[in-house]
Parts: sequence; C-alpha cells; structure tokens
Amino acid sequence: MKKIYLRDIASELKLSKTAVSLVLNNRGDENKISKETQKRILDFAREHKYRPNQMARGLSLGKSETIGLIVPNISDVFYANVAHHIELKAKALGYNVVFSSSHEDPRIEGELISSMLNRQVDGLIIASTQCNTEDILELKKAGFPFVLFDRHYPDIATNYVVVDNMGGTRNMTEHLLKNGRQKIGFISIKSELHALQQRRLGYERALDEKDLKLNREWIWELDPFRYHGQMQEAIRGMVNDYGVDAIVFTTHYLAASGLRELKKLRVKVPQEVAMVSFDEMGAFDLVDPPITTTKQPVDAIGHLAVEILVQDMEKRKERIGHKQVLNTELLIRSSCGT
Amino acid sequence: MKKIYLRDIASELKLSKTAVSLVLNNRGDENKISKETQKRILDFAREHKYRPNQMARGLSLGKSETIGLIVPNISDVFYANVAHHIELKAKALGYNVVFSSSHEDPRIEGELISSMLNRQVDGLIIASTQCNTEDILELKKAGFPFVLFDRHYPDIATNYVVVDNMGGTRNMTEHLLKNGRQKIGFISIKSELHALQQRRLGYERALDEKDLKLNREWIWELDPFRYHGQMQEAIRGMVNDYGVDAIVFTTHYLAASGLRELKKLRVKVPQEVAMVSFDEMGAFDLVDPPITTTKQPVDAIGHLAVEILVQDMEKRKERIGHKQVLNTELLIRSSCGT
DNA sequence: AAGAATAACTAAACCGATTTAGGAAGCGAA
DNA sequence: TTCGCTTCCTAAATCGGTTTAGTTATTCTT
Repeated sequence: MKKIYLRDIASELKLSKTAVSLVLNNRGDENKISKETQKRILDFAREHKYRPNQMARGLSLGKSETIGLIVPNISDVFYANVAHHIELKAKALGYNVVFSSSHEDPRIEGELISSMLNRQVDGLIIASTQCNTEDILELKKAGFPFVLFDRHYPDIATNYVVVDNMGGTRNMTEHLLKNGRQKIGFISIKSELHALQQRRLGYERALDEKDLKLNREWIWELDPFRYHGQMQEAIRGMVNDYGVDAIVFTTHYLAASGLRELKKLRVKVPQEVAMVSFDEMGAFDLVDPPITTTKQPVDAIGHLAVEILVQDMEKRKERIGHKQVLNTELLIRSSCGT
Repeated sequence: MKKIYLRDIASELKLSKTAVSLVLNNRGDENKISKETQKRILDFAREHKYRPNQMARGLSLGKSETIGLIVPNISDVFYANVAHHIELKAKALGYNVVFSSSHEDPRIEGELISSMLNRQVDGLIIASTQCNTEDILELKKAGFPFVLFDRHYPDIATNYVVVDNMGGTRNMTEHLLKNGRQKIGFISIKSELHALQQRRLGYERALDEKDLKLNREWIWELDPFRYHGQMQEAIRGMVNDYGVDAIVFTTHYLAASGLRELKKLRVKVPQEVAMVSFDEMGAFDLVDPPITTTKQPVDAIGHLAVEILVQDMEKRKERIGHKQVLNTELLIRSSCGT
C-alpha cells in the first residue's frame, strides 16, 4: 500500500484537485458538488486510506491544528497530570499537542515559544517561568492565542487558569493552628513566582489573623535547584534551634524532601512536628504518616486551559483575558496532627 | 516586529531566494557563494530574527525534525520520566517531540501512528499496546524509522529498548525467599504484554529454582482498568484464605493499591506480609513501610531510544534491529522484610 | 427565443521554503 | 579572438495541499 495523494484521487476519478479537496473538507455541499460525486470521492478516499499531508495543509492554511505546551518539567507529576488532561481535551477538540520543558530557564522558554511559532502551532499553553515578561508581552501584542496556567503574570492581562494559591496555604495553616500548633514554620522555594508569593501570603495571613507575629527564623526559601542540599539545614534550624511544631511546605517535592530529613533526625511526625504539603505525589496517602495535602484540580486546569485556548483561537472577538482561579481542596490526612 | 520571510531577505539584499536559502543552510561554501555575500545574509537574518517556517521547510524537505512519542499514558510517572529524558536527548540532537497517549487501546495507537506520519514526524518512539502487530509490521515494511520501548514484540525484529523484566521479578522473589518467606503471592495485570509475562516468568523461575511449586491461588492477574476494585478480593483471598506471607507486585500502581488494601485489613507489612514492587512512584521511600522496588533506568531508556532512533533516521544502512535490554536495580527498603 | 440564474465543476495561483538546471561575467590559454 | 573554466549567482520547478475566480452546460424567466 503506497502513499496516495490528493492529485491521485483527482486523476483516478477524473476530477480536479479542487473538487476532491472541497469534498474532503466537508465543503462539498456549499460548493455544489453533486451528492454522487461526493460519494465517489469519499468512498475512494476511505478505501485507499487517504490522509492529507499535514505539512502541506498547514502551510496552505497557515495553521496546524496543533497546540504547543510548555512546562517547566514534564516529569513533574503535576505537569504530567495536567499534560494528560490537556491532551485528552485537545484530542477531543481535534488538536494535537507538542510539548517541551523549559527547565525554569526564561531563555529556553523564549526559544521554545519561538520554535513552536515557527512550527506553526495554533496556540500555546504555558506554565511560564514568569521571568519572561518580554516574550509574553510580545505574544500578546502579536495577538497570538495563548493561555497561561499554574503561573501567570498578574501585571499582564492574559488568559490564565490558576488555583487560589493563597487560599490553599491559608487553609492549611489555619488547620494547623486549629489543631493547637503554635510555632508554624514555612518552607518554600526562593522565587519570584507569583504562585509561590501567594502561597507565602496565605501562610502569613493565617498567622496575622490570629495576631501571631511572623518569625523570620521560621521561614525558609530554598534554592530551586539545590533545595535538596539545603533542606537539612532548614529543618535542623527550625526544629532543633527554634522548636517549630509544624511546617507548611509549598510543593510536593519539598514536602517529600522535608519529610526525609525529619525522619533522618528522628523527629516524630506529627507528634513533635506536624506537616502539610501544597499539592501531592502519587503515594502521599501511603506515606508514614499520610501527608495532609492541598490538592489541585489538575483535570479542570487542563480542560479549562484547552477550552479557553480553543475559544481564543477560533473566535478572535472578545479577546479580554479569560481568567480562571480554581479552588483547591484540603485533603486531611494524619501528618497535620488530626 | 513583523514576520520576515526568506523572500524578504532576498529582496532586501537584492539576491535570489536560492542564495539566501543555501547560505542559511550552511551550504554557501559548497555552492560558491562569496564570503562577503554570506556574511551579509547571515547578519541580516540574525538582525531581523529570521526563523524559517517549518511547515514550508518540512513540506519541501519531506521531514520535520520532529520525533513522535506514543505512550499508554503520559501521566504515569514512568512514562512521564522517560518522556522527559527523551525530550532532553531529542533536543540535544535538534529534534522536537510530539506526544500522544494510546490509553492501551490498539485502535487509538494505530490512529496515532497514522496521524503522526501525516504530520511528517521523522521517526517514532512507541511504548506499544502490543496488540498492534499490524501497524508495527506496516511501519517496518515501509522502512519507517521507529524504536519500541518498555514493550516490544518478541516475534518482530525491530529496534527496541526494554529492561530485563524477568530478571527483575526473579531477583525480587529470590530476595523474599532468602528472607525466609515461603508462600509468595503474585499480583499482576491480565495482559498479553510480553513485559508482564516475563515478570511472571521471573517469579515462577525463582520459585522453581527452590523446588517450590506454583500455587494457582497465589497468583492474581487483575483487569487493567478495574484492578482497583479487584484488589480487595485479591488481597483478602491471598492473605486470609491462603495465608501468603509475601506479595510481588508487577507495577507501581498495583503495589500502591495493594498496600492500601493491606492497610485496610490491618495486615502488618512486612511482619505478616512482605511486599515488593516492580518500579516505583515518587514517594515509595517514604511510604509506611518504605517499599522495596525494582528500579528501571528511565534515563538510559529515554536516551537510548532517541539515540537508536536518530541513528536509524540518519543512516539507513544497517537496518538490523538494534536491541537493548537494560538491567534493573533492586532497591532494598523495608517492605520486603529486610 | 434571449437573457438570467443555477448546478457542477476546473485552471491556476498560492502558502514559504528547497533544489535543479543553467546563465552572465571574468579570466587564462591556444 | 575565441573557446573553455571558474566564480557567483538566479529562474523556475517542486513539495501537497487550499482557494479564488472562472467556465461550461443546463434550466428557468418572461
């Protein structure tokens, strides 16, 4: 079975490429191709398994029916899960997905955006490094359809889908307070990411409300690429030197890493130190102790991102930023002391 | 900054598209374009950030510098991790990656292959459902470059990268035996997948070697899509009715699900029942108890798959199947009783 | 019976690159 | 002075689709 082209169908059926193209694109009726001819074309195409060359089609149409996905790291459970739901929704709407990881490097992110545009993706879904105002602004100025997720630029009006980060940590912190924890530490990543700032704010607000003052020594923000090495110092400092009785972790990997250190130090969790995590990994419910988690609605994030993007791509009217802030869910397990 | 095309460069510099194209593809010298002209072109292109339209380029060249990746499910940690390493290696070699999930459905897999070919991917990396002999054979017959990983077709000579599945479960089982476990259960997925058959074989061989006879009641193969519901029955049957003292799980999600049931039944792991898992998820070292695991070399799998594929794509000589069987590593934690 | 309308198609341009085949200008050699 | 070689560059075809602007034959109006 050798490859078959549009022109082959045309010549076999003694028709023009135009007729064949129109019919195969479901525009036979509006172009008054007779029912009979339509049937002949459709049957022939089906029988010979005709599949148009998408490069040619894309070149001609100026679109590719492809969505570009840029995430910091596809091997992160969170992004992998969102990617999965993005893929599902995209396929349902007739789009393919190309992905790339930026590794939190704004330069790479810029190159990826540029590279994806060259490959004629029709729209982009980006979990941006957020140090990349320039490229995002350029996309916006160019009127190119895109949706940010997980991280957005609060100063730029764009489409985005994020979760209520502040609410998430605030809930968790309040929950710890309710359980009688007094000295609550906070471990995050040192970063300009709005999402992380908000998570910190949530923690601070919760303490504020109870008129507890913030203690600098209880707050650690680790290097995104060296957090593992710094975790020991952080935990040791908090627990041994300052006697915190609970810790809020702002990401799943920090929570996992932190718990490893706590175990090394033979700290009893949650008896001596309780802990909670923003977002989770696969087995957090089986961990010793099961980790209380602020769960993100990965499915909704993925679906909405695609839906908004496709809306943007298809009708370029109301190009007002479509903003979605989703709620998180507090999964209470035992690491928090209740 | 509006988009700039090859023809713009040509007309701005009063040159032909040919000259510009040749120079930009590093073929200026061999085509005797003067150094000076080359420099003018290169400078102009750089200054105006010229980036060729990859659709046009792809159409013309018949290639896209894109690798297609088909996995059962991108949100599975294992595939997400391999995808990550595939992406890294691919980018290093100048290729992009498109991915799609087959959801273990051979029909979808076939469609994805076909769709990716239409999109002119230059090669495919596939973790096949393995019920898809037809499409794989067709790819092979067509001489299209592809590499299988994780699952391969033992009866078809293709490129592949897999791990020593039999060795993995055999090791784990032997380890359990060495620790004095006598009645070792086995929980897997009901499937024709060679990988899973091999894992079962490894278990059986280990028992055979010790002249222990296989006990039908100790072996459960669950439905891939309903394993969760069946797990309870499986565990209950093994533990309560037949008193097994250890269980070998053939995937990370089975292990997680099984442990959940064991906990529900208040079975002490590993004291009453030990367990081991083929492959792991993020926090298996933190689980109660930490789960002994046969770890797969995800990085090597990803890198090798790309390397083999690119070799195949670039020099179409020695098209002998390039076969790689990688070793796994036994990570002994405490769930196995040692 | 002539002109308008309609049905059913088609030729050729076009998308933006690559590539084949060849051409003008300049030079040396016979 | 004319032929043949280089050197440096270009016109036009090509990839495989989509689309614009018709064309031809037939039917409908009046």
